[in-house]
Amino acid sequence: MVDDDAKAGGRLPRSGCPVANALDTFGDRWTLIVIRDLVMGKRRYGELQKSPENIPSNILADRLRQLERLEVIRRVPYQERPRRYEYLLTEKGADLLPILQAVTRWSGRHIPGGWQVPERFFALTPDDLKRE
Amino acid sequence: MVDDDAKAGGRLPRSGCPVANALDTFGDRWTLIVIRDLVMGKRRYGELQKSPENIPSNILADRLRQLERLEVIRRVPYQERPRRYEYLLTEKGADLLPILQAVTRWSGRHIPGGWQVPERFFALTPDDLKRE
DNA sequence: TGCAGATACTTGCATATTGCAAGTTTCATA
DNA sequence: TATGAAACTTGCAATATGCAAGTATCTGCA
Repeated sequence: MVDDDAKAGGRLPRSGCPVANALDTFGDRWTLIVIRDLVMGKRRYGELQKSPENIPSNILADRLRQLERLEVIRRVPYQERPRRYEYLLTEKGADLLPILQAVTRWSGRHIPGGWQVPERFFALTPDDLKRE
Repeated sequence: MVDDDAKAGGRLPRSGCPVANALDTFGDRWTLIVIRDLVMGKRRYGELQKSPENIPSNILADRLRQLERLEVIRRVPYQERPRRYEYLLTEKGADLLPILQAVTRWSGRHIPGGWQVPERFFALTPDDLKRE
């Protein structure tokens, strides 16, 4: 099993450095991929699982747990019988948008062969994600 | 031994997504810590090892290798007899600054207890790091 | 009644990565 | 010849990742 108290959170802070603290939240191979998908409007487990990167199911479940614990996302029911949940960004989560934008810009400039990202992505603000 | 072709690079791209591509470069617990220190002016192995986060020596060596391979840093000799090297950011590396700034801002806003970062850090530009 | 299909996860296990502590190499200097 | 500095390397235990398959809870339809 993936340790409940692991990688993307949970460890005692390594230092007071803001960069180090942030890495304890999303410093791994998958967390920002999940955030990216939530930013792009996905909400359900099944949708998140369908990314082109093919995140393993157990890792996805683990990361959603961490992110909920760290209050980056909220897990809210969208139906009863059977009870099912969807995942929404909190304000803390929506505020990760500028990081995704900076990462995307860097990648666009320095890593060839990446997808072309529409200019309106860079025009988005965290507030745009906080509706509903 | 830490696999030469691992985590911070080397894997076949998971997708064409710029975010995913970037994570294949620095999506782990340590790489951005090393970049942070280089941005802050450190250059030598010994200096990089002295961070408050206490990066394990083998991980540091591995990350420096990856970053050099990915052309984020350059390894240049600073003395002969015995030959010793220091590490400098390339343009690709210096351009990571906006990401560090965004990360630092997010952390400052959402993770309590982090160090106070001087305002002039946010005023830095990649060009400031490209001297020499 | 009962069986297929959705959806959201969980489990087991092999492989890969991390982290710790100690060791190696190459000189310079005393 | 001995000590020290700097930059790594090595061995190995502890963790995390990735894959494939399994479970749980219903709905809808025969």
